[in-house]
Amino acid sequence: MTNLLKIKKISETPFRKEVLGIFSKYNNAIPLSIIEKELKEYNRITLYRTIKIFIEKGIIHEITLSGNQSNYALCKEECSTVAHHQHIHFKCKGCNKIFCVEADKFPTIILPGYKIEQLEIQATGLCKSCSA
Amino acid sequence: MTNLLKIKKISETPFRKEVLGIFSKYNNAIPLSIIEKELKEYNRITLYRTIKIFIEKGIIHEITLSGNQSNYALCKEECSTVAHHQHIHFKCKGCNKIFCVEADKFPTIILPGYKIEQLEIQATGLCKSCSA
DNA sequence: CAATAAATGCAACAATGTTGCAATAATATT
DNA sequence: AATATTATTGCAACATTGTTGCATTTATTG
Repeated sequence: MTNLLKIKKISETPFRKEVLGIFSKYNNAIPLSIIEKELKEYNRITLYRTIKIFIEKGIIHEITLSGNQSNYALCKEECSTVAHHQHIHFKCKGCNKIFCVEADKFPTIILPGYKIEQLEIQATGLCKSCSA
Repeated sequence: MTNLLKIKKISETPFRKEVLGIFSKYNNAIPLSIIEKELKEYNRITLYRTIKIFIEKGIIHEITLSGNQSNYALCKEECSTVAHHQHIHFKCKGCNKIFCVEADKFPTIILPGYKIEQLEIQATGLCKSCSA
């Protein structure tokens, strides 16, 4: 976390550090609107560009669920190297938060005739806190 | 198909019939831009409202994949009744089309602590024509 | 600490989506 | 079949979201 920017070889600016700090404060994926609320003052354009470069560098990933604005979450280390996003995007109907959850066994799907290279699974239901 | 609008209890207007005709012409999901190209002349606002009501009535469903504009596809009959979208959204890297594909066995996923109510699976790879 | 390279912020614009309201068209009623 | 009722359409105007060029400022390199 500390030197993620350095590791990814992009300049360490105060703004980027602040945005990164917001991401690491949450354990769920967050939309732009939350980042904007957390930032005391900010420039819209710089934020767009920051999000864009974070995605390009594999620092965060975008999660788009039907009917929701895009959400963003920090990538796990494996993200950049091997299989990207071998986790499930879970949207809780209780708290409306979106989580990245590791599945003990990620399913394999066979579609006759189709050659599947990558799977992305999105689930809705109740998260740990909300189902307790 | 013929009287889908009547079945769903919304007015049968020429515009809606035309849009519905476009959907049934394609066997893959299509974005707004394609619908716009197919319509000789149209009103932007009416199109938005048409898409909206089609979704509400379960005539079409929206497919949002990361990095893509929204795509829309006709719902199967089961859609409106039992489980919604028990199929896979497949994006072909060859032709860039998005297909709704029925899987012979739809996977079950278990996330300890989480209560999963619905699954949405998105795959990327090569479709039948492009892998042949 | 200077030279270089990159990021920021402004202005201006482009694309996308929404709302109220009057005109028009579709459906229901007699 | 003609009218009453209800729903849809299209316009104007606006709101939101995202993009680009360019000068200024800031971070990194040596």
